[in-house]
Amino acid sequence: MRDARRAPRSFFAADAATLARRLIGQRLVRISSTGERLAGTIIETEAYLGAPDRASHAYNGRRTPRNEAMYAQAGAAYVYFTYGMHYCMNVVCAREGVAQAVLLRALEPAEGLDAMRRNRGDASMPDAALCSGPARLCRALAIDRRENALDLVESDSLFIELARPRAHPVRALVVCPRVGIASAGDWTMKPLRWYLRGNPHVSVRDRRAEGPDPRSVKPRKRS
DNA sequence: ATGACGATTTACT
DNA sequence: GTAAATCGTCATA
Repeated sequence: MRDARRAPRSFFAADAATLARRLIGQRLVRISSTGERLAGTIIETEAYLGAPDRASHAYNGRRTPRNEAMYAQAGAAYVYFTYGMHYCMNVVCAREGVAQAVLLRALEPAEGLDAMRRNRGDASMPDAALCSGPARLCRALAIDRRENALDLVESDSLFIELARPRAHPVRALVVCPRVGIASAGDWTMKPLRWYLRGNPHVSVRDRRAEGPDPRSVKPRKRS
């Protein structure tokens, strides 16, 4: 076998909400042109549900050259260009022809941090700024339109490695509304974002979903 | 052919 | 907190 830890097709063949949760704690691995490993633990994801989802690029069945990769088989990458300067990466899921995908919003850097700093253009950038945002992580791992439609199950340069089970406690998972989709109507507030509570690499914290800060809760007398 | 708009980031007040 | 950067994409004409 090529690599026992690599996520197989079956890992990706799920609905977007399931895969978004399943990806938390797994490792995104990028092999650079010089063969170096750049990798980080996925700590923040968002699910996009395709045709019914007003915030999805495939809303209402929209199918164009840009979002074509969303309709590919599970395990494909969907990388899109936005705001005239940024790339964002999704992991395509569900089955071929069904446009569901999971946006990777933040990683905790684990391997090749110096190469990431180089890619980000700042040799002294703190770890916590390296991959905390969908466009930041793409820049850090040198992911752009060339990786669009790449098959993460077969690629030798970009793939997911599975961590051991129970790498993090279930209570560490925060579920909250997605960010940057203010005009998506009913879909704006749906709980389709997941991240690891307390992880300093999260791009945007949701205080409301996290609940009261334990440090600010006054001790209560036992009865 | 044209115009409005980003699944964001950064710098600045 | 607010605003600028910057251009591919898509809907409309």
